Amino acid sequence: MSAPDEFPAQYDFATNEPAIYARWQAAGVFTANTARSSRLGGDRAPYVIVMPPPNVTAILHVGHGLNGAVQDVLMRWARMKGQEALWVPGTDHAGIATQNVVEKQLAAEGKTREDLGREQFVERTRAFVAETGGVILQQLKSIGASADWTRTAYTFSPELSGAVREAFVRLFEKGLIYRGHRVIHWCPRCLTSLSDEEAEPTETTGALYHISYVLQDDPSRIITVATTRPETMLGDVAVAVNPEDERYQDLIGKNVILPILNIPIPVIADDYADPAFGTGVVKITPAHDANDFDVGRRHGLPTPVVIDEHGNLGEVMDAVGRVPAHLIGVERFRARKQIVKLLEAAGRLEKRETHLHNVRHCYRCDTVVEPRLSDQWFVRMQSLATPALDAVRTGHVRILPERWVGVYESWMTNIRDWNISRQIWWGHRVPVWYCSSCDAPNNVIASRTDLASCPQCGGDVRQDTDVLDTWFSSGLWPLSTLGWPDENAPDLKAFYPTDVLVTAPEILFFWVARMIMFGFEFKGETPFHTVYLHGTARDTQGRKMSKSLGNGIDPMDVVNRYGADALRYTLIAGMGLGADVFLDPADLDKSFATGRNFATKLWNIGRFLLKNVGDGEVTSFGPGLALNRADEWILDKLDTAIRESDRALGPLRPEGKQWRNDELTAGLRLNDFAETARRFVWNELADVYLEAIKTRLLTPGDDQQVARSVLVHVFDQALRLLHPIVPFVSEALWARLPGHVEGTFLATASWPAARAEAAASPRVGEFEMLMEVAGALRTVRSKYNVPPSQEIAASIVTSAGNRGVLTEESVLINRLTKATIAFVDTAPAGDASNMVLSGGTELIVPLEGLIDVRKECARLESELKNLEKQLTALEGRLSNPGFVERAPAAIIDAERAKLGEWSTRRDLLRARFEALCATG
RNA sequence: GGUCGCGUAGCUCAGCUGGUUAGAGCGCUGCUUUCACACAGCAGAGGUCCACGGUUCGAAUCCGUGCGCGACCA
Repeated sequence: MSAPDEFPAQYDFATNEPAIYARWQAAGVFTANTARSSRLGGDRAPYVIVMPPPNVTAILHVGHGLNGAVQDVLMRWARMKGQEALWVPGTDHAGIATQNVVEKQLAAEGKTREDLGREQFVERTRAFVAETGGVILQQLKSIGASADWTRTAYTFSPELSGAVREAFVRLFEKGLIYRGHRVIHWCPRCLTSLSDEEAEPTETTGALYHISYVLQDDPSRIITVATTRPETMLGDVAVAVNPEDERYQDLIGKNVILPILNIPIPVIADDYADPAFGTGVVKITPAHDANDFDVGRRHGLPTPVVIDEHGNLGEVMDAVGRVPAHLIGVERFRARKQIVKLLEAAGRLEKRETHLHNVRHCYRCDTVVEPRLSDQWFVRMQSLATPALDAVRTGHVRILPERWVGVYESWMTNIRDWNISRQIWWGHRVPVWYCSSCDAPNNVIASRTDLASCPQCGGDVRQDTDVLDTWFSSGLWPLSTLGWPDENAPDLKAFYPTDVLVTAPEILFFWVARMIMFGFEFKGETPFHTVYLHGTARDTQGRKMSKSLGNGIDPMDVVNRYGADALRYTLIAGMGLGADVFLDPADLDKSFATGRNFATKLWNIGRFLLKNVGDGEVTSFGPGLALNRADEWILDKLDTAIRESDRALGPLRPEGKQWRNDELTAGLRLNDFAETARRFVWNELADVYLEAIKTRLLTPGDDQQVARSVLVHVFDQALRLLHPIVPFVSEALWARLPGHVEGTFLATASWPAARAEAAASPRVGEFEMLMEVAGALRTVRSKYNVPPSQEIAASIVTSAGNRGVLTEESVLINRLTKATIAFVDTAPAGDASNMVLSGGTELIVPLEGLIDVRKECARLESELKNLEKQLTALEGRLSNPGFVERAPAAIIDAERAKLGEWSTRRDLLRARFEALCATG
């Protein structure tokens, strides 16, 4: 017997979790071995997940916790399934985000990045990251993440930076990267361009200003133009109408007068103008609107720039005479007000109405983004998108939940070129050098190595000052973390392509789509066969948890209070495929009760069980044990739980390279898995089986040995099933199982297998019958408040077979219900509680003095009524010729069987009701 | 505006290819501090499956419309 302090009543997760984690690490349980991968001649199929790299300066929030928990469940499951499991962890240098953090620090010191200069600023950021970065990886360990930390990667490491250069140069050489003069999203605070995805639309109530323009030839003719950004009118070069629009046919080719500046601009015809929107006339500002830019280019219009990089008005480029002197240098939103005043004064502001529209904000600092004409690097997406789109359409990659497939397809088919240059300092610098001597286009050289002079003429070169979008490097993540571009890298050979990519739907385009595109472009193969998009953590009002709203939950708080297992179980069990998880940040006790209760319960089950099994030798489980009904029953339930778990988790990978249609949505139902495992260990193993075998466990003899053997076996299997969800407490208990071999881990134990499917032993059904009898007896006790100490005597009318079973199990029945049973041929008269069970078994409990006849009659009557209602419906169905002719035979048989069963029960109930309640 | 999703017990949600007396957790009610666990056990209450219409022998499940939410893309 274990000493009491070795098996405390309360599970001490606070000391257990870190200790267990340390043991796993010391044993190298999470370290993958290339030689064992079947792709390199080993005997294990690889199962690989690359972790979405959190920002290097990030600290763990629930979203990360959820993401990590999902991946860890899959990793641990695959590892136990005998796969060579590799979970690659790492962080992202997060260009704009990290630069902003350091800039804030500088601001606190009264400095700007310009004060330091580029080199020093980058150095300082590097030091900052080295010192404080990667905290989140440590936090992931405390939630149990079984990642291979020996392979921890970083997007800005020398190795991964090399991959970035290689990718850039290859795309450049193929002509897929080009320098473009375009209107892009510009953040006037970060002073950088942003991709379409980084400029996030936010619904905002603004104003729609209706401005009247007069015709140059005929001042009496007025047309109205609506805009939400009147300050951009200084850069207007035309107004456009739809060529089909009958209202304005006569104006096309004529000029209107641009108010304030009082210069003539042409009326042009372009499909872009939507006749149904507003007045059907749209102003064209090519330098400050992406659509207008396209219109301008189609019509050969100039592109005056009237807003500078800081968002202030000015005659920035090709705009001489376009900004009134008193507006030069004025900030854009103040300028907007002043322009509106000028319009009012000139009588040109027709009206102003409130308007709900989307305003794009910088995803890093939330400043309103300004569309701005500038030179940027772009990736031509069309040819990259084609194989990535096909891969999803043909089932080489599946996206779960399925509804995201459509979103993915529409994005990929309407894909626009990707602006990859950022005017910041923290990131991979664009590997392009400009030669001061060579002629264009030869003066632009992309290079894998730094250039000191021009390789063509030996002349002076200077490197492009832009850095690459962070997502360019993270798009290479599955490749670069495994050693690409070295095609002979063992990790690349052993582990690429990977298996599942687990992330949030928000970054489907930012990241997932680009990884798929790069996977095909650089390796000719998809980086993973499954994209699993999980939900978002929200508060009770449905708001996304975020730092800025202050409604987040710190997973470390949860770990400290209830343990990592409680956190994981709650998240996994509470999250349907792709569904959001709702938690109350103000009530952690309630939010995490599910997981906390479960972890405690599991511990207690283990404690009771192991204490009772004791230290003596346990007969090893196998054929030949003289199993009794309870044993057969729990083994049957175990098989069911294993099968259901396997079905919920699904196949590890497609059989070939493509998912079959019927497997396209199979598996990854982690909540179903959690529920199945919970039901088995709690409701079936603990509530029923343990209660049923307590006496056997305490009574020395052969049967005790059988019970111990089955119990240990079943609990061992249960711990294996549960391990992916609650790794710590399961590992702690597993180590205490009799016969545990020091140095072996549940984390690498084999996944349970159900016994071959066979006709269930009749003893399983017999056990269920006797549990039904016990349940009925308990119901009677509870209904009539029979004191726990008082024995009751019941009469039963039942088949000979059931009599035999109940006689054999009378000790168990008595232990569970404090009842003794007498068999009778017909129900005795007198005040009694009456129940009819499956198969027409009648249970009569005479309770002279205790039973309230009126109450019993009311109960019988309501049961009878309910049953009659069901029977009417059932009879209706069976007498419907349509049903009998067209429904499948199996369904009809089942309905007929039900009819027989229910009719018997109704007849018996009615008889009892009349005997007891008939008032004469 | 386009595309998509959601509306099932007081709350949060399962219910996959139509056939269940519609489920779980939390909460609630009663009994029990019985020697694993009160973060528990036993027994319960609680649902016109948003509304209307349709397909079908049969609909929470499929289709349409409406109402109410939400997401993504414009």
